[in-house]
Amino acid sequence: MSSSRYALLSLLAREPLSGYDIKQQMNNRLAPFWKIGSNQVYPELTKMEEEGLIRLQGVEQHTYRPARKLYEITEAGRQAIIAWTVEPVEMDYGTRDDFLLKTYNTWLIDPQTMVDRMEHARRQHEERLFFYESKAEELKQQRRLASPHADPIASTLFVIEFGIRWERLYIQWCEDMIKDLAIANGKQDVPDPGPPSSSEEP
Amino acid sequence: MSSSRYALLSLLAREPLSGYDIKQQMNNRLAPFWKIGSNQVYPELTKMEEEGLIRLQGVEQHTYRPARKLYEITEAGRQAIIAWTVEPVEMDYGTRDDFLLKTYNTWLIDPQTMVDRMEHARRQHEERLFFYESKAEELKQQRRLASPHADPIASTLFVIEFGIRWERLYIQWCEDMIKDLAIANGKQDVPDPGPPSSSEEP
DNA sequence: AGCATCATGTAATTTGTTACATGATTCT
DNA sequence: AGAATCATGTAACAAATTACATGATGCT
Repeated sequence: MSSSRYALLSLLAREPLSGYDIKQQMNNRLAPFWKIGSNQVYPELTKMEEEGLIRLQGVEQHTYRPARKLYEITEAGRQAIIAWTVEPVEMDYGTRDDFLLKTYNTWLIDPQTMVDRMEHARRQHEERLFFYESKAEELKQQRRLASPHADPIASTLFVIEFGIRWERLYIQWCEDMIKDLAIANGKQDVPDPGPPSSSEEP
Repeated sequence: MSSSRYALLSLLAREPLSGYDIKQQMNNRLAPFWKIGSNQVYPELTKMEEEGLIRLQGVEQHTYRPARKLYEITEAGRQAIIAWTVEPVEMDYGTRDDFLLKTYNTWLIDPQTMVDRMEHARRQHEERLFFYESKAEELKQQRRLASPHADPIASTLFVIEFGIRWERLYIQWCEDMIKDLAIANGKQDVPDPGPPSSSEEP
C-alpha cells in the first residue's frame, strides 16, 4: 500500500477535512515532504471510506459550488495510522533530486554557468527557509506546553525543524560549491569542455 | 522526459558501461540520490540507442552467461546531457520520506516507542555516513588537482559531500528529537540513548 | 546442497503526473 | 474584463515497483 494514503490519514487524524483542504494543507504543513494531486486524493478518499477508515462527517452545500464533503477519521482509521506509524522504516535510498544529479555533471559544464545555477538553487532554498522559519514561529505560539509529546503541533514542529535544517544545509552546500568553483575558475588554465561560454543559453 | 534517463546518461558520460554496471554504480556512487530497477535500465538503453544518444561499443561473451553489452555515449548524447544539466531546475516539493511523515504522527504514539524508532533511524543514517566518509576519502586520493572543475571525481565529491552533510543533519535531528521526547516523557529515568530497549509490539 | 553473483530481460501492477471539465464568485 | 479561488472529479499517460525467468559459475 502506497504511503500516500497514510499522508491523507495523517492529516485526517488531526481534524476533519475535505479533499480540497487536504491538498491545501500539503502545501502549508507537510509541504516539502509530501505532495499529491487531486487525482489521487479523491479516489483514495472514496476507497478509504469504503474500507471504513474514514467516514463522511457532513456535506456543506453553497448552492453555486460543488458540495464540500468533510471527512473524519474513524476508530479503525486511527488504529491503521498508528499501526503504520509504529512500523520501523527501512531507509530508502531513492531520494531523487534533479539538482544533485546535475551537480554530478558539473565537470561537463562551463564553471560560470554552473555557479549561476547554484546561486539560483540557493535563492530558492533561502525563500523556503524563510517560509519555514515564520511557520515555526507561528506554531510555537500555539503549542500547548502541558503535554508536548501528545500535542500534534509539537509533531509538526519536528517536521518543520527538519525542513529548516535541510534548507540551511542546502544553502551552505551551494555556497561552498560556489567557492570551490570560483577557485577552480580563477586558475583559468581551463581547457574547458566546450559549450556556452559566458552568460546565457537554452 | 523522466530524469531517470539522464541519470543513465550521466554515468555513461564518464565511461562506457553495461546495463548491469549502471545498476551497480547507482548503489556505489549516486547511491542515495538515484535508484533504478533493471526494468527501467534495459528498455531505456534500447531507446537511447535508437535515438542515437548512446551506441553499442562492444559485446563481451563469456559462453556461459548472457552477453555483456557495453554502451558508450555519442556526441549527440553528450550534447543532450549537457543541455539538460544546464537547464535551471525548479525546486520540487515532492521529497517523500516515510520517516518524516511518521514523525508528523508522533503525537499519536507512545513516546518510548517513538524514541526507539528514532534510534533505529539514527543508526541507519550513521551507517551510511560511515560509508560516505570512506568513499570520500578514497575519492580524494584519486582527484586530479590540476583542473578540478573539469574532473568528474571533483563532481562526485560535491555529491558525496552533500550526502555526508545530509546524514549528519539527519543524525543530529534524531538525537535532538529523542532529547525532546525524553523531556516530555518526563520525570522517568530515560536512560541514555544506546541499548535497543526491547519491549516492543507489532 | 544451497545461495550469491553475473547479466540479460519481460510482465503485471501500482503510483504519480498532467491535463481537462464544470461553474459561480470574488478580487484586481 | 480577466484572473484567481473554491471544489469536485475524470482521463490519458508516464514512471516506478515487484516479481518473474533463465542459467552457468563460484563460494560456503
